[in-house]
Amino acid sequence: MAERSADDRSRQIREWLTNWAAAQHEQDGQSRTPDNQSIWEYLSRPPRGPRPALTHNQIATAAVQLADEAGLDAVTMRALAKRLDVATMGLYRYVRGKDDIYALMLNTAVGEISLPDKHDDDWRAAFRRLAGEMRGMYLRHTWLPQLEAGTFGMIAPNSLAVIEAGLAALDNVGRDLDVDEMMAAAGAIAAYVRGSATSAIARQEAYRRFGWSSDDDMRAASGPPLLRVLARGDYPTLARYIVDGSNEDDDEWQFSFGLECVLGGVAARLGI
Amino acid sequence: MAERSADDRSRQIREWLTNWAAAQHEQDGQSRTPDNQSIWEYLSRPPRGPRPALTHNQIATAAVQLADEAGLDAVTMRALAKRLDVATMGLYRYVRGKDDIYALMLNTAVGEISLPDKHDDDWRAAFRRLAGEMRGMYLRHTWLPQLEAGTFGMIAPNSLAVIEAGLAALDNVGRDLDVDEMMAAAGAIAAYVRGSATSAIARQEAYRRFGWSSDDDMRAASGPPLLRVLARGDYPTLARYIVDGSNEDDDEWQFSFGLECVLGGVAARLGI
DNA sequence: CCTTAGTGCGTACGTTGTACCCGATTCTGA
DNA sequence: TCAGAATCGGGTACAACGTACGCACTAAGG
Repeated sequence: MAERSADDRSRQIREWLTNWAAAQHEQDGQSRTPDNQSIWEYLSRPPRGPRPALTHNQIATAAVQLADEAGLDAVTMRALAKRLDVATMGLYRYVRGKDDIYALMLNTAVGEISLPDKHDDDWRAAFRRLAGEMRGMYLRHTWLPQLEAGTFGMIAPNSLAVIEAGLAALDNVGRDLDVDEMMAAAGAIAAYVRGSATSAIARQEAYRRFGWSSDDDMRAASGPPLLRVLARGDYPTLARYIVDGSNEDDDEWQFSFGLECVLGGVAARLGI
Repeated sequence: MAERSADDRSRQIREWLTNWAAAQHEQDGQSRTPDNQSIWEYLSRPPRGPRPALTHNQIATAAVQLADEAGLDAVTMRALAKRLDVATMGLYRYVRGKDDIYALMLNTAVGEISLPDKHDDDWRAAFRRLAGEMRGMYLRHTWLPQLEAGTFGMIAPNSLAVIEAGLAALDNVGRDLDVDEMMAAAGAIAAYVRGSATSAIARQEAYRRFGWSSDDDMRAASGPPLLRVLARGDYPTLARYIVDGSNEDDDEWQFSFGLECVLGGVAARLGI
């Protein structure tokens, strides 16, 4: 893969930087290319024609509210337009399609993550706070995993600040770390948080869908079919957990347990 | 949450077991209730009327193939029926709706995970193998995260064997562990694997969508807009990674790095 | 034999995303 | 000041989706 040396890449990036600066200057006051790759280039428009009735922020907020209330499937162009009091097709003045709506929603959700102004003294404390913020975001917006998976992990502008916060926490440990190891470690923590939150959401949504309010309700409803399988004796350890487990419905405890495992493993691996 | 004692729960589970056994006996040869909760109760049918033209296995395999070739959105009832050479509505003789198709697909994918017959001597080796199998499943079927998120983590029968394999590996460490900690540890590892695989898929799909074949292509395409942000100096650590990083496109390395972190952290936390 | 549960198939409906056209509005260049 | 261009909000129309429903037929049980 990486056939070019780090020097080559560094040189090319400097080249891009100057190219970009030149392009930026030349594009000043000109019309934009009609086929921008992302919606973020559209956010500011030339002040020609009537004043737009909406802002992208209003659209994003309304879409997030819709999804929070009734799930991601409830976010249709028609429902969104109705909530914003515009015609359905009027939305297409602001976005090029539904994917742009998804992008706006993701950016808004990620933007809710509050990042500390200054670095923590302890990198673990920084990650605990960051992980808690991310987990809170997922639990507030249970449609997020579905959206991220459906859009194949698009990166919103606000995501950059979160990534930077993770890397910066690892950059603050006193000794110099390899950048690749830093990114891999931060990525591993993020992967755990996302996977764990997704599991918690899945359980929570399953409970809501079936009208269960506690773990015992779940057992009462899915018990017999599940036990039919367990009774065959093929899954002895799982059966023991279901019978003897006592923290099965404590998502918070499971999350913290796993997070401490990951943090401890990172510490040992990086020698920090 | 857990207001009932472990004894209460254990007693209730024994009660369910006997109830289920009684119900099973009585249901023998009778018609099933029309509103079964899951499709798995439908898999075997009474041999009345003409022989069905399809099996659930054929439906599941065809749906998986469709998704592998053209993405989850390509799995429509019409396309699936055409591939199976039946009328569109004919599928509804086998499933109650599209959710059942998704359930069959998930079960088929999870069924591809090969579990070792005997326990490994080293629990870490067992998890490495299991994690590799799961990762392979995700990379073969890049639509899986989308499906799991969309169905809010439904559990397929084949999933039970995978969960059991994880728990069994931790049950084989010589000393007796708390079942809750075992489940939390296995869940943390699984969460990491899923999150990591989802990230890898996202990157891979983004590359495919934009026609990039290497990391340098990505840089060339998204470089300028990205650098416009990085040039503002708000994300110094991220900028350093992009300039100096050399393992950015090595998903396999990142995955192994994170997995070893998690395994090491679990080992330290559980004292094994 | 007839009854009946199960079969494959086709039509039709409501909902979705969105392409396209319209007249009205407002800033800009002459 | 005043055309012209660019952009606005609104509405109609269409293809594709999931699926409710009804039809004629087949094969096993009494």
